[in-house]
Amino acid sequence: MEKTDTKTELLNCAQELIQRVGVNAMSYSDLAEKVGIRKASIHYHFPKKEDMIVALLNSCSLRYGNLYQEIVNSNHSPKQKLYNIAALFESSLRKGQVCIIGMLSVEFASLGEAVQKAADNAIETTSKICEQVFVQAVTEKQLPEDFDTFGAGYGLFSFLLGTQILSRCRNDFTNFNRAVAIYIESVLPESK
Amino acid sequence: MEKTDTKTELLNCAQELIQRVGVNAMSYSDLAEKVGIRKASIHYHFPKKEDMIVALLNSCSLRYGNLYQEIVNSNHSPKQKLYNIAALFESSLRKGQVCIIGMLSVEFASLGEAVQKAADNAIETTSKICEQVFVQAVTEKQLPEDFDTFGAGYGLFSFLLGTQILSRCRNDFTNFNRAVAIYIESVLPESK
DNA sequence: TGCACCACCTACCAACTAGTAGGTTAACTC
DNA sequence: GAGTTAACCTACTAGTTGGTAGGTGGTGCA
Repeated sequence: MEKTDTKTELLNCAQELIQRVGVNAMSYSDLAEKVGIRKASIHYHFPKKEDMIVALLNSCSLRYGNLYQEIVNSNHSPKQKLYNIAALFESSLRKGQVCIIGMLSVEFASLGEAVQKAADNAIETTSKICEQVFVQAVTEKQLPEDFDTFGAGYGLFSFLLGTQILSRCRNDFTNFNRAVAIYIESVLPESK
Repeated sequence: MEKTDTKTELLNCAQELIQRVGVNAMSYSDLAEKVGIRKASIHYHFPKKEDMIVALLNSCSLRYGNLYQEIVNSNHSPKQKLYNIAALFESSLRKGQVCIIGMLSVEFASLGEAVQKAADNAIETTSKICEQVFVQAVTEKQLPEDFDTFGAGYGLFSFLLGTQILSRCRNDFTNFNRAVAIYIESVLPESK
Protein backbone atom coordinates (compact mmCIF):
# COMPACT_ATOMS: atom_id res chain seq x y z
CA MET A 1 0.00 0.00 0.00
CA GLU A 2 3.03 2.28 0.30
CA LYS A 3 3.15 3.11 -3.41
CA THR A 4 0.49 5.32 -4.99
CA ASP A 5 -2.16 3.31 -6.73
CA THR A 6 -2.26 3.38 -10.50
CA LYS A 7 -5.44 5.40 -10.77
CA THR A 8 -4.00 8.25 -8.71
CA GLU A 9 -0.74 7.99 -10.60
CA LEU A 10 -2.68 8.30 -13.87
CA LEU A 11 -4.42 11.41 -12.63
CA ASN A 12 -1.16 12.95 -11.44
CA CYS A 13 0.59 12.34 -14.72
CA ALA A 14 -2.39 13.44 -16.77
CA GLN A 15 -2.49 16.65 -14.80
CA GLU A 16 1.16 17.32 -15.43
CA LEU A 17 0.77 16.66 -19.15
CA ILE A 18 -2.43 18.63 -19.60
CA GLN A 19 -1.14 21.62 -17.71
CA ARG A 20 1.90 21.62 -19.96
CA VAL A 21 0.59 20.76 -23.42
CA GLY A 22 -3.19 20.83 -23.17
CA VAL A 23 -5.93 18.23 -23.49
CA ASN A 24 -5.86 17.88 -27.25
CA ALA A 25 -2.10 17.49 -27.40
CA MET A 26 -2.06 14.83 -24.69
CA SER A 27 -2.70 11.30 -25.89
CA TYR A 28 -3.31 8.07 -24.04
CA SER A 29 0.01 6.87 -25.46
CA ASP A 30 1.90 9.76 -23.87
CA LEU A 31 0.15 9.14 -20.62
CA ALA A 32 0.75 5.38 -20.72
CA GLU A 33 4.44 5.87 -21.33
CA LYS A 34 4.72 8.34 -18.50
CA VAL A 35 2.96 6.09 -16.01
CA GLY A 36 4.76 2.99 -17.24
CA ILE A 37 1.67 1.05 -18.19
CA ARG A 38 0.19 -0.12 -21.48
CA LYS A 39 -2.13 2.27 -23.27
CA ALA A 40 -5.06 -0.14 -23.19
CA SER A 41 -4.79 -0.46 -19.42
CA ILE A 42 -5.74 3.17 -18.98
CA HIS A 43 -9.16 2.29 -20.31
CA TYR A 44 -9.61 -0.06 -17.40
CA HIS A 45 -9.44 2.88 -14.99
CA PHE A 46 -11.00 5.51 -17.26
CA PRO A 47 -13.10 3.93 -20.04
CA LYS A 48 -13.30 7.17 -22.02
CA LYS A 49 -10.83 10.03 -22.13
CA GLU A 50 -13.59 12.35 -21.05
CA ASP A 51 -14.12 10.28 -17.89
CA MET A 52 -10.54 10.90 -16.96
CA ILE A 53 -10.65 14.61 -17.62
CA VAL A 54 -13.77 15.07 -15.54
CA ALA A 55 -12.22 13.06 -12.71
CA LEU A 56 -9.05 15.09 -13.00
CA LEU A 57 -10.86 18.39 -12.99
CA ASN A 58 -12.85 17.41 -9.93
CA SER A 59 -9.77 16.30 -8.03
CA CYS A 60 -7.92 19.48 -8.98
CA SER A 61 -10.86 21.65 -8.02
CA LEU A 62 -10.84 20.09 -4.60
CA ARG A 63 -7.10 20.24 -4.08
CA TYR A 64 -6.54 23.76 -5.38
CA GLY A 65 -9.79 24.94 -3.85
CA ASN A 66 -8.40 23.93 -0.49
CA LEU A 67 -5.12 25.72 -1.13
CA TYR A 68 -6.92 28.91 -2.05
CA GLN A 69 -9.28 28.61 0.85
CA GLU A 70 -6.38 28.14 3.22
CA ILE A 71 -4.94 31.45 2.06
CA VAL A 72 -8.31 33.16 2.30
CA ASN A 73 -8.84 31.85 5.83
CA SER A 74 -5.40 32.93 7.03
CA ASN A 75 -4.75 35.94 9.24
CA HIS A 76 -3.10 38.08 6.61
CA SER A 77 -4.24 41.37 5.16
CA PRO A 78 -6.33 41.22 1.99
CA LYS A 79 -3.41 42.51 0.00
CA GLN A 80 -1.07 39.85 1.34
CA LYS A 81 -3.64 37.21 0.52
CA LEU A 82 -3.73 38.38 -3.08
CA TYR A 83 0.04 38.10 -3.25
CA ASN A 84 -0.15 34.62 -1.79
CA ILE A 85 -2.71 33.52 -4.35
CA ALA A 86 -0.54 34.97 -7.09
CA ALA A 87 2.38 32.99 -5.68
CA LEU A 88 0.47 29.77 -6.34
CA PHE A 89 0.17 30.72 -9.99
CA GLU A 90 3.85 31.60 -10.09
CA SER A 91 4.86 28.21 -8.78
CA SER A 92 2.92 26.47 -11.56
CA LEU A 93 4.45 28.89 -14.02
CA ARG A 94 7.92 27.88 -12.86
CA LYS A 95 7.08 24.29 -13.72
CA GLY A 96 6.00 25.38 -17.21
CA GLN A 97 2.41 24.69 -16.35
CA VAL A 98 -0.82 26.61 -16.81
CA CYS A 99 -3.81 26.39 -14.46
CA ILE A 100 -5.83 23.42 -15.63
CA ILE A 101 -9.04 25.43 -15.69
CA GLY A 102 -7.41 27.81 -18.10
CA MET A 103 -6.20 24.99 -20.30
CA LEU A 104 -9.65 23.48 -20.49
CA SER A 105 -11.26 26.88 -20.99
CA VAL A 106 -9.18 27.56 -24.05
CA GLU A 107 -9.88 24.14 -25.53
CA PHE A 108 -13.49 24.45 -24.40
CA ALA A 109 -15.10 24.23 -27.84
CA SER A 110 -13.53 20.85 -28.58
CA LEU A 111 -14.52 19.26 -25.28
CA GLY A 112 -17.50 17.10 -24.40
CA GLU A 113 -20.47 18.39 -22.49
CA ALA A 114 -19.54 16.76 -19.19
CA VAL A 115 -16.11 18.41 -19.21
CA GLN A 116 -17.57 21.74 -20.22
CA LYS A 117 -19.97 21.64 -17.33
CA ALA A 118 -17.24 20.73 -14.87
CA ALA A 119 -15.00 23.51 -16.19
CA ASP A 120 -17.75 26.07 -15.94
CA ASN A 121 -18.34 24.97 -12.38
CA ALA A 122 -14.68 25.26 -11.51
CA ILE A 123 -14.54 28.82 -12.84
CA GLU A 124 -17.48 29.83 -10.67
CA THR A 125 -16.07 28.16 -7.57
CA THR A 126 -12.61 29.62 -7.96
CA SER A 127 -13.93 33.11 -8.61
CA LYS A 128 -16.06 32.91 -5.48
CA ILE A 129 -13.09 31.94 -3.35
CA CYS A 130 -11.15 34.90 -4.72
CA GLU A 131 -14.16 37.08 -4.06
CA GLN A 132 -13.86 36.45 -0.34
CA VAL A 133 -10.64 38.43 -0.18
CA PHE A 134 -12.44 41.46 -1.57
CA VAL A 135 -15.35 40.92 0.78
CA GLN A 136 -12.85 41.11 3.62
CA ALA A 137 -11.39 44.29 2.14
CA VAL A 138 -14.86 45.84 2.04
CA THR A 139 -15.50 44.79 5.64
CA GLU A 140 -12.23 46.40 6.65
CA LYS A 141 -13.26 49.60 4.84
CA GLN A 142 -10.43 49.35 2.36
CA LEU A 143 -12.98 49.32 -0.41
CA PRO A 144 -16.34 51.09 -0.71
CA GLU A 145 -19.45 49.25 0.41
CA ASP A 146 -20.92 49.04 -3.07
CA PHE A 147 -17.75 47.47 -4.45
CA ASP A 148 -18.38 44.65 -6.94
CA THR A 149 -16.65 41.88 -5.01
CA PHE A 150 -17.58 39.06 -7.38
CA GLY A 151 -16.47 41.03 -10.42
CA ALA A 152 -13.18 41.64 -8.65
CA GLY A 153 -12.72 37.97 -7.73
CA TYR A 154 -13.54 36.94 -11.27
CA GLY A 155 -11.17 39.61 -12.53
CA LEU A 156 -8.35 38.52 -10.25
CA PHE A 157 -8.63 34.93 -11.41
CA SER A 158 -8.77 36.09 -15.03
CA PHE A 159 -5.77 38.28 -14.62
CA LEU A 160 -3.61 35.62 -12.98
CA LEU A 161 -4.58 33.11 -15.62
CA GLY A 162 -3.78 35.49 -18.47
CA THR A 163 -0.44 36.54 -17.03
CA GLN A 164 0.47 32.95 -16.36
CA ILE A 165 -0.32 31.99 -19.95
CA LEU A 166 1.66 34.79 -21.54
CA SER A 167 4.59 34.57 -19.14
CA ARG A 168 5.02 30.87 -19.67
CA CYS A 169 5.76 31.34 -23.36
CA ARG A 170 8.82 33.32 -22.47
CA ASN A 171 9.75 31.82 -19.11
CA ASP A 172 9.22 35.33 -17.97
CA PHE A 173 8.88 35.37 -14.20
CA THR A 174 10.01 38.97 -13.99
CA ASN A 175 7.17 40.39 -16.03
CA PHE A 176 4.74 38.05 -14.33
CA ASN A 177 5.63 39.60 -11.00
CA ARG A 178 5.75 43.14 -12.36
CA ALA A 179 2.24 42.77 -13.75
CA VAL A 180 1.02 41.15 -10.54
CA ALA A 181 2.43 43.94 -8.40
CA ILE A 182 0.79 46.65 -10.50
CA TYR A 183 -2.50 44.80 -10.47
CA ILE A 184 -2.63 44.21 -6.74
CA GLU A 185 -1.39 47.66 -5.78
CA SER A 186 -4.04 49.12 -8.07
CA VAL A 187 -7.06 47.22 -6.82
CA LEU A 188 -6.03 47.52 -3.19
CA PRO A 189 -4.07 50.78 -3.00
CA GLU A 190 -4.20 51.29 0.77
CA SER A 191 -3.63 48.88 3.67
CA LYS A 192 -0.36 47.30 4.63
CA MET B 1 -10.15 39.76 -59.00
CA GLU B 2 -13.30 40.72 -57.14
CA LYS B 3 -13.47 37.57 -55.03
CA THR B 4 -10.92 36.98 -52.29
CA ASP B 5 -8.14 34.72 -53.42
CA THR B 6 -7.94 31.24 -51.97
CA LYS B 7 -4.86 31.89 -49.90
CA THR B 8 -6.50 34.77 -48.07
CA GLU B 9 -9.68 32.78 -47.71
CA LEU B 10 -7.66 29.96 -46.16
CA LEU B 11 -6.11 32.34 -43.68
CA ASN B 12 -9.47 33.85 -42.79
CA CYS B 13 -11.10 30.51 -42.20
CA ALA B 14 -8.10 29.14 -40.33
CA GLN B 15 -8.22 32.17 -38.09
CA GLU B 16 -11.88 31.66 -37.34
CA LEU B 17 -11.33 27.98 -36.56
CA ILE B 18 -8.21 28.43 -34.46
CA GLN B 19 -9.72 31.25 -32.43
CA ARG B 20 -12.67 29.02 -31.69
CA VAL B 21 -11.22 25.53 -31.15
CA GLY B 22 -7.44 25.99 -31.09
CA VAL B 23 -4.59 24.84 -33.27
CA ASN B 24 -4.52 21.23 -32.18
CA ALA B 25 -8.24 20.76 -32.61
CA MET B 26 -8.26 22.26 -36.09
CA SER B 27 -7.40 19.88 -38.91
CA TYR B 28 -6.70 20.46 -42.58
CA SER B 29 -9.92 18.55 -43.28
CA ASP B 30 -11.98 20.97 -41.25
CA LEU B 31 -10.33 23.87 -42.98
CA ALA B 32 -10.74 22.35 -46.44
CA GLU B 33 -14.43 21.79 -45.88
CA LYS B 34 -14.91 25.33 -44.65
CA VAL B 35 -13.14 26.90 -47.60
CA GLY B 36 -14.73 24.52 -50.10
CA ILE B 37 -11.52 23.09 -51.43
CA ARG B 38 -9.88 19.67 -51.24
CA LYS B 39 -7.64 18.98 -48.30
CA ALA B 40 -4.58 18.32 -50.45
CA SER B 41 -4.94 21.69 -52.16
CA ILE B 42 -4.18 23.47 -48.92
CA HIS B 43 -0.68 22.05 -49.12
CA TYR B 44 -0.21 23.92 -52.37
CA HIS B 45 -0.60 27.22 -50.54
CA PHE B 46 0.90 26.17 -47.21
CA PRO B 47 3.14 23.09 -47.56
CA LYS B 48 3.26 22.45 -43.83
CA LYS B 49 0.67 23.30 -41.21
CA GLU B 50 3.26 25.30 -39.39
CA ASP B 51 3.80 27.48 -42.46
CA MET B 52 0.16 28.41 -42.36
CA ILE B 53 0.11 29.18 -38.67
CA VAL B 54 3.14 31.42 -38.92
CA ALA B 55 1.60 33.23 -41.89
CA LEU B 56 -1.66 33.55 -40.00
CA LEU B 57 0.01 34.88 -36.89
CA ASN B 58 1.92 37.46 -38.89
CA SER B 59 -1.16 38.66 -40.73
CA CYS B 60 -3.12 38.86 -37.48
CA SER B 61 -0.32 40.70 -35.75
CA LEU B 62 -0.37 43.27 -38.49
CA ARG B 63 -4.14 43.64 -38.65
CA TYR B 64 -4.82 43.73 -34.93
CA GLY B 65 -1.67 45.75 -34.34
CA ASN B 66 -3.12 48.43 -36.57
CA LEU B 67 -6.46 48.33 -34.79
CA TYR B 68 -4.77 48.75 -31.41
CA GLN B 69 -2.48 51.45 -32.73
CA GLU B 70 -5.44 53.33 -34.15
CA ILE B 71 -6.99 53.42 -30.70
CA VAL B 72 -3.73 54.44 -29.10
CA ASN B 73 -3.24 57.26 -31.63
CA SER B 74 -6.76 58.61 -31.19
CA ASN B 75 -7.63 61.76 -29.27
CA HIS B 76 -9.29 60.06 -26.34
CA SER B 77 -8.25 59.99 -22.71
CA PRO B 78 -6.05 57.09 -21.62
CA LYS B 79 -8.96 55.60 -19.74
CA GLN B 80 -11.22 55.74 -22.78
CA LYS B 81 -8.51 54.10 -24.83
CA LEU B 82 -8.36 51.21 -22.39
CA TYR B 83 -12.10 50.77 -22.69
CA ASN B 84 -11.81 50.82 -26.47
CA ILE B 85 -9.12 48.16 -26.44
CA ALA B 86 -11.26 46.06 -24.13
CA ALA B 87 -14.13 46.49 -26.59
CA LEU B 88 -12.06 44.75 -29.26
CA PHE B 89 -11.70 41.76 -26.98
CA GLU B 90 -15.39 41.83 -26.25
CA SER B 91 -16.31 41.70 -29.91
CA SER B 92 -14.19 38.57 -30.39
CA LEU B 93 -15.76 37.14 -27.29
CA ARG B 94 -19.22 37.67 -28.77
CA LYS B 95 -18.18 35.55 -31.73
CA GLY B 96 -17.04 32.79 -29.38
CA GLN B 97 -13.44 33.50 -30.22
CA VAL B 98 -10.31 33.94 -28.17
CA CYS B 99 -7.39 36.17 -29.16
CA ILE B 100 -5.17 34.07 -31.42
CA ILE B 101 -2.06 34.93 -29.43
CA GLY B 102 -3.74 33.51 -26.37
CA MET B 103 -4.74 30.35 -28.18
CA LEU B 104 -1.21 29.77 -29.41
CA SER B 105 0.25 30.65 -26.03
CA VAL B 106 -1.77 27.98 -24.32
CA GLU B 107 -0.86 25.37 -26.91
CA PHE B 108 2.69 26.70 -26.92
CA ALA B 109 4.41 23.51 -25.77
CA SER B 110 3.03 21.49 -28.68
CA LEU B 111 3.98 24.00 -31.36
CA GLY B 112 7.02 24.14 -33.60
CA GLU B 113 9.87 26.53 -33.04
CA ALA B 114 8.93 28.94 -35.80
CA VAL B 115 5.43 29.38 -34.39
CA GLN B 116 6.76 29.75 -30.88
CA LYS B 117 9.08 32.50 -31.97
CA ALA B 118 6.31 34.31 -33.84
CA ALA B 119 3.99 34.03 -30.84
CA ASP B 120 6.60 35.35 -28.48
CA ASN B 121 7.14 38.25 -30.81
CA ALA B 122 3.43 39.00 -31.00
CA ILE B 123 3.18 39.09 -27.21
CA GLU B 124 6.00 41.61 -27.01
CA THR B 125 4.57 43.78 -29.76
CA THR B 126 1.06 43.82 -28.37
CA SER B 127 2.24 44.58 -24.85
CA LYS B 128 4.27 47.50 -26.15
CA ILE B 129 1.29 48.98 -27.96
CA CYS B 130 -0.75 48.73 -24.76
CA GLU B 131 2.15 50.30 -22.89
CA GLN B 132 1.76 53.50 -24.90
CA VAL B 133 -1.55 54.24 -23.22
CA PHE B 134 0.14 54.17 -19.83
CA VAL B 135 3.00 56.28 -21.14
CA GLN B 136 0.41 58.87 -22.11
CA ALA B 137 -1.16 58.63 -18.66
CA VAL B 138 2.23 59.28 -17.08
CA THR B 139 2.81 62.23 -19.39
CA GLU B 140 -0.56 63.64 -18.39
CA LYS B 141 0.37 63.22 -14.70
CA GLN B 142 -2.37 60.69 -14.09
CA LEU B 143 0.28 58.23 -12.98
CA PRO B 144 3.57 58.77 -11.13
CA GLU B 145 6.71 59.26 -13.17
CA ASP B 146 8.29 56.03 -12.00
CA PHE B 147 5.25 54.01 -13.04
CA ASP B 148 6.09 50.68 -14.69
CA THR B 149 4.44 51.32 -18.03
CA PHE B 150 5.57 48.13 -19.71
CA GLY B 151 4.47 46.01 -16.78
CA ALA B 152 1.09 47.72 -16.99
CA GLY B 153 0.78 47.16 -20.74
CA TYR B 154 1.75 43.57 -20.33
CA GLY B 155 -0.70 43.26 -17.46
CA LEU B 156 -3.54 44.84 -19.41
CA PHE B 157 -3.04 42.44 -22.28
CA SER B 158 -2.83 39.51 -19.84
CA PHE B 159 -5.95 40.58 -18.06
CA LEU B 160 -8.04 41.00 -21.20
CA LEU B 161 -6.88 37.65 -22.50
CA GLY B 162 -7.69 35.87 -19.25
CA THR B 163 -11.11 37.44 -18.93
CA GLN B 164 -11.89 36.67 -22.52
CA ILE B 165 -10.93 33.03 -22.03
CA LEU B 166 -13.00 32.53 -18.91
CA SER B 167 -16.00 34.52 -20.09
CA ARG B 168 -16.22 32.60 -23.35
CA CYS B 169 -16.89 29.34 -21.53
CA ARG B 170 -20.06 30.77 -20.15
CA ASN B 171 -21.01 33.27 -22.84
CA ASP B 172 -20.68 35.68 -19.99
CA PHE B 173 -20.47 39.20 -21.38
CA THR B 174 -21.77 40.71 -18.15
CA ASN B 175 -18.94 39.48 -15.98
CA PHE B 176 -16.45 40.29 -18.71
CA ASN B 177 -17.50 43.90 -18.56
CA ARG B 178 -17.75 43.99 -14.79
CA ALA B 179 -14.19 42.71 -14.48
CA VAL B 180 -12.99 45.14 -17.15
CA ALA B 181 -14.59 48.09 -15.42
CA ILE B 182 -13.00 47.24 -12.08
CA TYR B 183 -9.64 46.72 -13.70
CA ILE B 184 -9.60 49.95 -15.66
CA GLU B 185 -11.01 52.09 -12.87
CA SER B 186 -8.37 50.63 -10.55
CA VAL B 187 -5.31 51.21 -12.69
CA LEU B 188 -6.46 54.64 -13.82
CA PRO B 189 -8.59 55.96 -10.96
CA GLU B 190 -8.59 59.65 -11.91
CA SER B 191 -9.14 61.39 -15.26
CA LYS B 192 -12.37 61.56 -17.18
C1' DT C 1 -8.41 -27.05 -4.22
C1' DG C 2 -11.22 -24.20 -6.76
C1' DC C 3 -13.48 -20.19 -8.08
C1' DA C 4 -13.72 -15.21 -8.70
C1' DC C 5 -12.06 -10.97 -9.38
C1' DC C 6 -8.79 -7.29 -10.05
C1' DA C 7 -5.34 -5.16 -12.73
C1' DC C 8 -3.03 -5.62 -16.19
C1' DC C 9 -1.57 -7.46 -20.83
C1' DT C 10 -1.31 -8.42 -26.34
C1' DA C 11 -3.40 -7.73 -30.41
C1' DC C 12 -6.42 -5.65 -32.72
C1' DC C 13 -9.75 -1.91 -35.08
C1' DA C 14 -11.77 2.02 -37.63
C1' DA C 15 -11.20 6.69 -37.99
C1' DC C 16 -8.42 10.35 -38.55
C1' DT C 17 -3.92 12.95 -38.99
C1' DA C 18 -0.50 15.69 -41.96
C1' DG C 19 1.63 15.09 -45.98
C1' DT C 20 2.94 13.20 -51.01
C1' DA C 21 2.68 11.78 -55.97
C1' DG C 22 1.12 12.67 -59.92
C1' DG C 23 -2.75 13.92 -63.14
C1' DT C 24 -6.09 17.64 -65.08
C1' DT C 25 -7.62 22.05 -66.49
C1' DA C 26 -7.65 26.68 -67.66
C1' DA C 27 -5.29 30.93 -68.33
C1' DC C 28 -1.19 33.52 -70.08
C1' DT C 29 2.90 33.95 -73.01
C1' DC C 30 5.57 33.48 -76.98
C1' DG D 1 -1.09 26.81 -81.45
C1' DA D 2 2.71 25.09 -78.47
C1' DG D 3 4.70 25.49 -74.00
C1' DT D 4 4.49 27.01 -69.30
C1' DT D 5 2.60 27.81 -65.20
C1' DA D 6 -0.84 28.27 -61.40
C1' DA D 7 -4.28 26.19 -59.00
C1' DC D 8 -6.52 22.83 -58.27
C1' DC D 9 -7.83 17.63 -58.29
C1' DT D 10 -7.87 12.16 -57.10
C1' DA D 11 -5.66 8.70 -54.84
C1' DC D 12 -2.63 7.40 -51.87
C1' DT D 13 0.74 6.79 -47.67
C1' DA D 14 2.52 6.11 -42.95
C1' DG D 15 1.62 7.17 -38.55
C1' DT D 16 -1.45 8.24 -34.66
C1' DT D 17 -5.78 8.55 -32.35
C1' DG D 18 -9.27 6.70 -28.84
C1' DG D 19 -11.26 2.51 -28.03
C1' DT D 20 -12.33 -2.82 -27.94
C1' DA D 21 -11.85 -7.99 -27.41
C1' DG D 22 -10.23 -11.26 -25.10
C1' DG D 23 -6.41 -13.55 -22.63
C1' DT D 24 -3.19 -13.93 -18.30
C1' DG D 25 -1.27 -13.92 -13.71
C1' DG D 26 -1.81 -13.12 -9.02
C1' DT D 27 -4.42 -12.47 -4.76
C1' DG D 28 -8.13 -13.51 -1.56
C1' DC D 29 -11.76 -16.11 -0.09
C1' DA D 30 -14.85 -20.48 0.28
